[in-house]
Amino acid sequence: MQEILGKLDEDKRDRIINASLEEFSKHGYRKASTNKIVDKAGISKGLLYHYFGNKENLYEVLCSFVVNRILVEINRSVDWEEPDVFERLVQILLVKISLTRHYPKLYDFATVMYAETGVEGIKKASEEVAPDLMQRVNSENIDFGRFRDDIDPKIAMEIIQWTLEKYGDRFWSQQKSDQTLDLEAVKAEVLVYVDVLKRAFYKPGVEEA
Amino acid sequence: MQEILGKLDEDKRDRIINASLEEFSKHGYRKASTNKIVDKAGISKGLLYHYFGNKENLYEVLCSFVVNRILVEINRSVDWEEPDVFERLVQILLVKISLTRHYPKLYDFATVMYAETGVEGIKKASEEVAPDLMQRVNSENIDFGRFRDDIDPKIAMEIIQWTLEKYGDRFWSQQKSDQTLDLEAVKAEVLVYVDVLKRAFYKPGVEEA
DNA sequence: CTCCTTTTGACCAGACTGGTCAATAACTAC
DNA sequence: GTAGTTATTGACCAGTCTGGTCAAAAGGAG
Repeated sequence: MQEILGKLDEDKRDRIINASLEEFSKHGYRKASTNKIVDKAGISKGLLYHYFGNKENLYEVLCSFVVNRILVEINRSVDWEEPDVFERLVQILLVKISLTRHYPKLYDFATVMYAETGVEGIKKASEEVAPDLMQRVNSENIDFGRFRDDIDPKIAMEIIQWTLEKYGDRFWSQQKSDQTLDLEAVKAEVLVYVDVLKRAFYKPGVEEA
Repeated sequence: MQEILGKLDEDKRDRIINASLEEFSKHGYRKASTNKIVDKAGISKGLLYHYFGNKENLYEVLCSFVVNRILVEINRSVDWEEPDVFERLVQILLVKISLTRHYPKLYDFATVMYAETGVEGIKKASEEVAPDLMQRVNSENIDFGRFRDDIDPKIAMEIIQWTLEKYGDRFWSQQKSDQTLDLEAVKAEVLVYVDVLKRAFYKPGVEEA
C-alpha cells in the first residue's frame, strides 16, 4: 500500500497528500472531489489515477499514512519516564502542533477518518492502536500523588486535557498559513495555563519540582 | 422577513427550520442542497420556493431566526445580579442545552453562520450584538475577589469556560436523538467539574457561598 | 359555481462527478 | 542514434445532482 507513496518524489508526494487531506477533511469521503484534489496538488487527473487507481484506494493509503505518522511521532517524542502529568500532556500537544507544520490538515483528517463509517477496516485499525496508546500516554509512570488530597485526579486530568485541547484549537484557528512555527513560543504560551493549573491542583510546594 | 415563518403552521415551520439548520450546518451555504431540505422536511420543492423565493433568502431568514432565538433565551434566563462566575457560566451552558431541545442543530448552524463570509450583513449583525452580550455575560456584576490571590482571574475564567464548553461538546455527542432531556441531571453532572474548579481556584472558605 | 391560497412534482439547463484512454513527453539502456 | 519503459497530460464520457420554474391539481371560503 504505502509503496505507492514511496515511488513519488517528495515534493509532489506532499502536495498530493496535503491536497487530499484538506479535501477529505473538509467534505468527508463521499463529497470530496478528486478534481479539486488534482487542481490543488498541481497535477493532472490521469496521474492521480495512474498512481492510486481509484478514489477509495487513495483514501485508504491516506488513512494508513496518517495513522502511521502520528504513532511514529508520538513514540519518538514522548518521554515515558516523565512522572509529571503536565509535562506529559504538553509533550503530546507539542507533537500535534509540530506534525501540523508539514501536514496542516493531518488532525482534521484523522477526526473525519475516525467518524466516517463508510470505508470499513480503517476505523477498526485506528481504534485498535490509538486508544491503547492514549491510555498509556496519560497513565504510565504518572505520579498522581502530586494532586491535592481534596482534588479528584480523574476530574482534574480531564480539565487539564480539555484546557490543552482548547488552547490547541485556538492556536490553530489563529495560525496563518504563511507563518513559521516557533515551538518555543508556543511552549511559553502554554506554560501560562499550565502554571495556573499546577498551582490550583497540586499540593503546595510540589509545583516547583 | 420573519413574517414568512409566521404564516406557516407550527409543525411544518419547525420541520423546515430543523431540516434547513441541519443541511446548512452540515455542508455550509454553497454545498447545502435544497432538495435534501425538502425531503427531510417532508414538503415539496415548490412549496419551499413559494414561501422563501430562493436559497439565499431561506438562509437569511434562518440567520435572523437563530440570532433572535439565542438572544431572547439568554436575556430570559440569565440572572444579571448573580456575582458568582460559576453560576453565571453554568446558566449559559444550560440555556444552550435547553435550546437544543427544540432545535438540535441551532448552535452548529450558528457556528457555520459565523464562519461563512459568503452572505454579507448577517455576519455583521451577529457580531454587533453577540460579542457585547457575551462580554456582559462574563463580567457584569461578577465578583472576581473570590479567586485566590495567586491565581490570575483572566486565565482561570478561560479555563472554566473551556471546561464547560468541552463538557457541552461531550454531552451533545453522547445525546441520542430520541432521548428526553433532563436538565436537572445535566446540572448535577456539571456540578462535579464546577466543584473541583471552585476548590482549586477560589479562596478557602468562599466555595460554600 | 368562482376566487384564492396551498401544494405538488415533472422538468430544465447547467455544473460537477469519478473514471478512462489515446497521445505525448521524458528517461533509460544499448 | 533507436527501442522500450515510465510519467504525465487533458479532452472526453455517462451519470448524478444542482437551484429554480411552472402548469396543474387540491382544498377551502363565500
